[in-house]
Amino acid sequence: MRDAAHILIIDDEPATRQLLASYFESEGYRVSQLSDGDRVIATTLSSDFDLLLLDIRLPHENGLELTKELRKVSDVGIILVTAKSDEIDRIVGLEMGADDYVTKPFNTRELFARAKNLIRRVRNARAVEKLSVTESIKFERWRLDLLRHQLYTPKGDEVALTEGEYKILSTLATRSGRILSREQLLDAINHRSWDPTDRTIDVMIGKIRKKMNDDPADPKFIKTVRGAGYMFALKTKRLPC
Amino acid sequence: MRDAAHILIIDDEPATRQLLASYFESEGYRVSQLSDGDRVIATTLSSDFDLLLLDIRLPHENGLELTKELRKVSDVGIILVTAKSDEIDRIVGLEMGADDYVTKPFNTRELFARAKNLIRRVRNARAVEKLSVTESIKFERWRLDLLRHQLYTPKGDEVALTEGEYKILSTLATRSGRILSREQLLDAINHRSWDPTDRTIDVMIGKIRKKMNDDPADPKFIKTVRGAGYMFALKTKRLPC
DNA sequence: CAAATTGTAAACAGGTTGTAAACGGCAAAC
DNA sequence: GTTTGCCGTTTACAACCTGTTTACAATTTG
Repeated sequence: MRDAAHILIIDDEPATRQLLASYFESEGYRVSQLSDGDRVIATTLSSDFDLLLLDIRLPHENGLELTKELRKVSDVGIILVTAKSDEIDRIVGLEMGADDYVTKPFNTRELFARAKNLIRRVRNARAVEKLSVTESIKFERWRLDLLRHQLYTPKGDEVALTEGEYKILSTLATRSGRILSREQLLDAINHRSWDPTDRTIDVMIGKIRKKMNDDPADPKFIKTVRGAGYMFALKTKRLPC
Repeated sequence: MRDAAHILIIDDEPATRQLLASYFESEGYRVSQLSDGDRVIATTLSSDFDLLLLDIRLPHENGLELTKELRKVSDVGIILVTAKSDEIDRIVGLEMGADDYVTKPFNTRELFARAKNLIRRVRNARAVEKLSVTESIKFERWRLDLLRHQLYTPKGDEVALTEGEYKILSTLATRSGRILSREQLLDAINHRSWDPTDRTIDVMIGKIRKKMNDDPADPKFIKTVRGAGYMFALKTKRLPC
């Protein structure tokens, strides 16, 4: 592994936390700790953690809720730390998007093996994602500001996009000329899995087109590729920071 | 993407195999089965499975060895199917690169949740990988853009292909010089099984030829191999990104 | 020549997309 | 605590497209 993987442990019991931390530190991982869920999302986003070990029972916050929120904004690996008795919660946790769980007492060999595999998948996914440090993207005379999450018309007027609309547009525009499936788009913005009845992406594409005055029957910006997905059709120019 | 995730179940007990298969089929997954490990690696590499459910105890082969070998050559998701008593093997399995294990009897909700999360990660990783291999294929002065799913004439004009036509053409062109049966072509584009009365492929080949101005009596591009299938006849050149 | 295979026009049916409207969870405002 | 507004999601349906089937002519094989 290039540099050591970075793990965040969230648990209110100092004993458990310390135990986990020393396990992983002795294996050469970088470990950070938090005692409750308040700042988890902010912390996760600001540093690049590979893996979260999250106690399902936190004093103030609910570990399950936290999992759901995290999965919306991050592809970090999530392993829930649970008691033997929490079976239902464990399953709900998986359904919320956690990748795995461990029950106390830990079998360290198993925990390491699971952590290692998960970190491999997370890192692999990120290696590709992390290609560009771009400030904004221009196409024709439009500009999409990636820092402000803001779209400007050729005249310079702001176009009010919701966060979801922005994410779809930026995902498409940064990969212009490539077809992205509904599944990829949903995963890119939401880290949610897709099933064939899910029309969310179609509806949101429609809203973006309307805001950009793009004719769905002959779109300039976002082309529909029947049976495959959507594609940003214009040439784009990246303006680096 | 568009189509259901594809799962391969490897287990020597028909009962277990069938049980798992019917679980996943009822959730809308595509399921294939193998009764022992002999051809697992070849099968995995030839079709694009998202997930393997692999019995750790196979008659001839060893599930753990298989896991190790598979992980060397494929990023497919691997879930081991184990007995309650196999604790050591389970852990070794994880260390060999399996992503997870389930013990009989299965908790179906948990199994589905785990499978779904794992499939999401596998598919996402692949979607990006796939795009970075080849950008387009050239033959004579024609060009088939694999990112845009778009064919260009020697003059540079776009040829409007439907998604199905594109898939047939790209399948043939990426395997130029090889005969592909109607069955293979149908499976490649549609994941549908073929019976001898099915004329879909013939009709679509006809449409492609017409769009490319290829004379069916003496085709330059797609040759008919009577009694066998079709073959892309020209030399192709792959252009990487 | 008979039987099997392929080419293809035309009709068909089911799938895919666009979109308005209703819904529901969540957070800010009151 | 309740209300309000926002926004992503689901639902429903119309319009459209495309893969599939059908039918028959042309061609090849034995």
